[in-house]
Amino acid sequence: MKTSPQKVFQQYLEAQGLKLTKQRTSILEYLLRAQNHSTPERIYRDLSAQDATLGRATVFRTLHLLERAGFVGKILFADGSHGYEHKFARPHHDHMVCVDCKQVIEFTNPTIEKLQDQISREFQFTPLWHTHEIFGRCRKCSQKAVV
Amino acid sequence: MKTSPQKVFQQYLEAQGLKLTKQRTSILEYLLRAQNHSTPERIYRDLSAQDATLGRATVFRTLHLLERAGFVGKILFADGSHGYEHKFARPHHDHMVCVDCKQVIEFTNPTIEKLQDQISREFQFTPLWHTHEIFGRCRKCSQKAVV
DNA sequence: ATTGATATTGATACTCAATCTCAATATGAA
DNA sequence: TTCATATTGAGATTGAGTATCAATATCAAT
Repeated sequence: MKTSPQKVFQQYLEAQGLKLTKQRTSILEYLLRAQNHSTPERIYRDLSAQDATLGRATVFRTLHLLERAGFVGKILFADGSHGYEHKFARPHHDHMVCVDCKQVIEFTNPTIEKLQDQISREFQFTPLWHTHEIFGRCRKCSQKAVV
Repeated sequence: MKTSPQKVFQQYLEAQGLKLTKQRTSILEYLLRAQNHSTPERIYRDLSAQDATLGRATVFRTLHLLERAGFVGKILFADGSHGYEHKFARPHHDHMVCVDCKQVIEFTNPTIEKLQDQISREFQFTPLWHTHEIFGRCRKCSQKAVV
């Protein structure tokens, strides 16, 4: 039983009564092969270089669709803007973002996750998702920043 | 020795060679008395009702100034927009945001804070600030949401 | 109190991401 | 192949936030 992201996406669309289009596929595949975090504008620029008829609105619509479905997540940048990353076969993780070189380091901490659940329970709050980002300087930029 | 927020702000401005203006004062005081989290637009609307000459740009400029100075912090909302809260005489805290009623619940957890520092140290990352927000449904909205 | 260097302000124009509209098109079940 | 309808793209529009710059306010020095 082979469950590629494409397959999973297709099944999701079907279950929702939505249609699989080449635009949706191409945006999904862009995200799957992207190494760094992709902004909507960047995705639009890169993909419309291939297919000049691709519309900006479709990129935003598809990103929202993928986000609602839980297939992609947002990442915040230090300047307040944001990008997306796919979540196929990737365990949950949070981010450390370097304010100088913009590098994003991923981290996971099961204890923090547990504590979050515990806190939520205390408040009878039903957690749906969270963002946890530490902004600062990565090792290299910390060294450079010494005045 | 009395150190009101106003005094602290004044001293900060002086130290930076900046000037204390009535606009800056009035925006600071708005934030101090605000119960809920204030958006730039809301601040602008409310304050310009009093002083019709107040400019939108000044609100943004002052918020940035206050943020740089560490006197106010951002809070993210579930829709991606954000507001501000002052940090005078308030210990650090993080947020749980209800996606339905938009209520913001504050929480603090020293263990999480410690773990964050520990993780940063592991990566030789110098943390400057962080955002940690849990989105979900508050007690009341969880009950309502049962289908 | 007056002066004067300069930080600040507000009106306005502008930018740019994101959304809306809607006619044309693509999808997929029958 | 047909057809109901989900989707798309072009372009207009919105709206938050920024840049510009002449007019003004601040405050330290007189």
